[in-house]
Amino acid sequence: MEERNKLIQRRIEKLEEFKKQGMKIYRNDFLPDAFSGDLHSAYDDKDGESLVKDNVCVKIAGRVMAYRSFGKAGFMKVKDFTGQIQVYAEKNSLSEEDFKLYKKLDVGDIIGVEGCLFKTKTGELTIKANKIVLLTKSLRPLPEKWHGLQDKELRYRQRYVDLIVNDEVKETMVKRSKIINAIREFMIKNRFVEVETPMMHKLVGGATAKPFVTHHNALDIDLYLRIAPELYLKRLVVGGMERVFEINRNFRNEGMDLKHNPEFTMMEFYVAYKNYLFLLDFTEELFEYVINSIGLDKTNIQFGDNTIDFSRPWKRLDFFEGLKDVGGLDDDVIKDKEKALKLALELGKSVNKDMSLEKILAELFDALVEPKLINPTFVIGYPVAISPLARRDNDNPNITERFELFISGMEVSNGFSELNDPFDQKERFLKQLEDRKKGDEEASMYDADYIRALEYGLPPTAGEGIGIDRVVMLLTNHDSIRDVILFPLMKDRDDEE
RNA sequence: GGGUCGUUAGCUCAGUCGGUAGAGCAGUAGCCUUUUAAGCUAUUGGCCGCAGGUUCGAUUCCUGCACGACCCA
Repeated sequence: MEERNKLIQRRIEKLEEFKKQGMKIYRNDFLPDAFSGDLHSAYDDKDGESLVKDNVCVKIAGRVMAYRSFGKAGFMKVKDFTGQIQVYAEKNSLSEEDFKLYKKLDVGDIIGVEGCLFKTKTGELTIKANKIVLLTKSLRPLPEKWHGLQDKELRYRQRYVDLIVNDEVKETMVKRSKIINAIREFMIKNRFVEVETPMMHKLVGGATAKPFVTHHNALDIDLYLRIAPELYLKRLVVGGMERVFEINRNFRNEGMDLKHNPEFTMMEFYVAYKNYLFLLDFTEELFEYVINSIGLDKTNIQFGDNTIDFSRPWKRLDFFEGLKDVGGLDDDVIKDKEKALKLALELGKSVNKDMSLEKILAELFDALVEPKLINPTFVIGYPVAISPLARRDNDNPNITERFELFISGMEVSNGFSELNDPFDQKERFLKQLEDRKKGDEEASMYDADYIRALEYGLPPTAGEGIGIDRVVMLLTNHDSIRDVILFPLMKDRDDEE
C-alpha cells in the first residue's frame, strides 16, 4: 500500500512542504490552558457583546473534526477530550504564515489555537484565532463526516479511529470506568480490602473451563492463565483477610459470541461469617449503589426491547419451582430422566443419556426459564450435582446454598456459601481428577496446597463473582460484549498494511 | 461446530437479468471574510475480499477459502 493511496501521499507531501519552509513538525511546546467543554459551560449562556468586552483569550489544542473554508476566512471544529469548540480563522487576524498553514490543514490534523472568544451570528461560542500551530499532522483520512465509521469489523480492529469519530464509544467507556469505580467504592465502604492474586496459575481451578497455557522458560514449567481467582482469594480468608475482593481479568479458552470474550473482567469477593443469604441482599444493595452513582433510574432501565426494574427486593426463584412455574414443565418430566432427555433433545440441546438428570434439567432451565427472567432474579436451590464448589444446604442435602443472578435472560453473577470442609474438598478434587483423566479438559486439577490451607481452617464464608462486562452491557444498553470492551479479540487478517 | 447474510473508491452506499463500474463525502484546481453535512464550477481516484470453475467473456453464475455480522449449538 506504500504509494497506492494518494490521499495519504498527498498529506505526506504537505508535511514535507511544511518541513521545507522551516516549520517545526511534531512539536510539543504548545501548552493549552483551556478545554473546549469547560469553555462551553462557562460562556455558552453569556451574550456575545459582553463576551467580547470581557476579552477572554485562551489556548486550546485538539483534533480538527470539521473544516469549512471560504477564501480569506473559515471555520473549524476542534475536538479535545471534553468536547468540541468552533474556531474562526480569518486572514486579517493571523500572520501570513499561520493563515497559509490554516489553508493547508486537513480534517484529522492536531493543532493548537490561541485566540479570544466571541459569538457568531447564530450565537455559537467560537474562538477567533490569532495564532494557529500544527502539532501533529494526520496522515490518514478520517471516515466520512456524516456517517462516520459504520463497519463493525473496522470499528473493533481500529478502535482509535472509532473513538475519534463515534463519540458514543468514549461515552460507554467513561461509563464503564464510573461503574467499576462505584463498585470499588461500595466494597471499600463495606470494609472489603482490594487484592491482586496471581493471573498465572500452576494449577487449573476455581471454575469449570478450559485454560490458556503458557510457559515459563527459566523454571521450565507450564503455567495457566487463570480461569478464576477463587482458590487464592479463599486462601486469603484462611489467612484472616476476612473481607477481600478482586476486580480483574479471567481467561477462558472458549468460543466467542455476543456475551463471551476470551478475556473478561470479573469481580470476585469473599466475606467470612456470612452465608449466601447475605449475598442476595448485598448484591441488591451493590446494584442500587452503582445505578444511583451513574445517574440512572433503577425502576426504568432500558436494555434492548426490555425495560428492567431493579427495585428491591428482587425475585427469588427456586430452581425446581422455576422449571415448573416459569418453564411450564410437569412434575413427571422433572423426575423422569427419560422424559427430560426427550424434551431437551426436542429443544435442540446437545444432551445425551450419560448425563445426570440434574445436568439435563439445567439445560432445560437454560432453554425454557432463563430467557424469561427479565427483571433481576436470583435463582436458588441448585442441585448438588451441578454445583461442585458450593456447600450443601443445611436442611436439604440434595441442593446447595448457591444462587445465580439473571437479568434480561443473562447470567450476571454466581455465588454461594463456600465449601470449607477439607475432607469433602479433597474428595471433590479427586473426582475432578478422574474426569480430567477421562478427557474432560474443563475439570480442575488437584490443588494440594489449597487443601492444606483448608486444613488450617477456612471460616464459614460466602463468595460471589459478578461479570463486570455484562453489568456494563446492561447499564449502557449494549447487547454485545464487544461494545463494552475497548479491544475485543479479533482474528488476524493478512491484508493489513 | 452448524445455518443465514455480507465483503464494490479513504469512508457511507448504489449497481451490473454475464459485455472490465456509479453517487455522496473526503481529495485536487479555482471562486468565496460568519459557516453548521457551508455553497458553486471543474476534476483525480477501483485486482468489485482471495483462489479455482463454467463461459467467447465473470465484479455479476457455481465451488472452495479468508474475515466479519446475526441466529443456533
